[in-house]
Amino acid sequence: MPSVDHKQLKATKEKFLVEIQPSLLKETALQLGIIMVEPEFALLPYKHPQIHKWTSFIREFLMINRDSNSMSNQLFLENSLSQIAIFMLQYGSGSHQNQFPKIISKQNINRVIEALKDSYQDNWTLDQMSLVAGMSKYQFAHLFKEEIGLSPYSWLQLYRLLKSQEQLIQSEQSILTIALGNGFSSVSTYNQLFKRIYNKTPTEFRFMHRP
DNA sequence: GCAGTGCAAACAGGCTCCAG
DNA sequence: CTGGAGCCTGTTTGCACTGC
Repeated sequence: MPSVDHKQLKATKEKFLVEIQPSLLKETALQLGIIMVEPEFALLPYKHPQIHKWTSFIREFLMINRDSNSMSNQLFLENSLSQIAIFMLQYGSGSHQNQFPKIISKQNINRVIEALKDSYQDNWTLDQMSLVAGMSKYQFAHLFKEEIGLSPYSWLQLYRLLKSQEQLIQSEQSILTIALGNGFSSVSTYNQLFKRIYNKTPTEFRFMHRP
């Protein structure tokens, strides 16, 4: 059951909700040797094809077997949750990584993503991105959102944030230096985005994730 | 009928300034 | 360093249009 009551979290005929206990995620992360502290995921909606496929499979399995004995379904679900935890740690963007998870997408979208990764510190606009993709900015914005589940600008901001995390944890540079060095035009913008995505300030994040 | 394209309104979020 | 307020710009997205 969802821990918060929200319209978008309600299960319907078209969608269902999977809630993973943080302890399971932490345990999985430890077993994978990813990190020593509890992983924090970016608080924004995006989709990854592998996670999507797997959750669809679980849903299908449960639909087909809804009349069979509940123990087999329960066992299936318990095992599936561990696998989803692995997927989340591997493909979900958050405090445990500094790269946006790899997504196999259409060639022109991949081209833009690679260009953004190469120069994420630059001041990109939608027009420039669409130029790289070789299509109109409206067409590009629609396609990008459809493929990645995030709008182009949101993707870029999230990528900048992921890159900045490493410096927060491993260096003594000031928040201002890190913000400007990662393509944010002001420390205020950086702080606001950080708070929105992780629900904490960069300083708090730095403190919590220091080894 | 459908896919591709572009417009325009709504909205998110970036910027500046300032105070604590 | 952080966060709030107010303003403004650029992004997002629903929808209409066009051509096949």
